Amino acid sequence: MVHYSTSLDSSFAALADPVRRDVLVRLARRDASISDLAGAFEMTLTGMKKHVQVLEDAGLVTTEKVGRVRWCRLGPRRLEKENEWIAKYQSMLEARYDRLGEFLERTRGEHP
Amino acid sequence: MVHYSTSLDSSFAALADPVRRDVLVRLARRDASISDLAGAFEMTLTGMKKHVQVLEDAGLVTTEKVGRVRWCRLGPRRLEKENEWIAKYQSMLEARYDRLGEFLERTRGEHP
DNA sequence: GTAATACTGAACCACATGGTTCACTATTCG
DNA sequence: CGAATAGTGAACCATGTGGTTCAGTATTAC
Repeated sequence: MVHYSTSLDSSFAALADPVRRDVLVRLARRDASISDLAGAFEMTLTGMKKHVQVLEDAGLVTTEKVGRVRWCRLGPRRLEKENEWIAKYQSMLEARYDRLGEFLERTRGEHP
Repeated sequence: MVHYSTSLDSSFAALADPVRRDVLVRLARRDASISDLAGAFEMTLTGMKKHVQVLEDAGLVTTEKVGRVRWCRLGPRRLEKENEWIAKYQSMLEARYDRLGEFLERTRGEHP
């Protein structure tokens, strides 16, 4: 697959999993260790580590190992780009409807 | 994998591919056939059909076969739910920062 | 020092994804 | 009618995903 873009790909992919969305919400409340998260989602440490890795690769989470514990907190990316993409898309939709409305306005009564 | 949610999973997954995001943008301008899209992205009909199928399953596109041509147009889902999820998440982040600021405010000068 | 804890990495599994080709059907054009 | 066009479905392929287990290492607690 040709990769035209980088960031939106990985962040939208990260958001496509319910576990990862919930991990984000949980981390928005408070930082957590891999064990904390694995326990909360009844998953193995290894399994949760992979999810955290995906989130980290997308810039949504950062981690830091302190002693034997890896602490996870929210990363630098706060979904601004994703928000922008969706907003731009929705404004394109509106623009299209506006043009349609304008067209209907212009042609009103032309074909009685 | 346990499926807690349905719609956000499929729509975010649909958005995770640059070809599909561009297909949405293109369809926002004008409706198109599978051939149109396949040509625009230099891809086989079969390949593009699969992308369109993913978008259709996510409710982002609808298609209708007219004669031998399958027309694709934007579907009923306009990313409102996805927008809402991101907005909610971002407001949680703000709330957390507010609590942090409040805490700093409250404890100002307590430990000189 | 021994034991428990926290994580890590490799290996494995079933299934999904993003593509392709090829053979086929249905529709339209001349 | 015959040829070109538009799409479809199955099969295939390499790679990714969402998990697991198991065997480690490093850290901390007793």
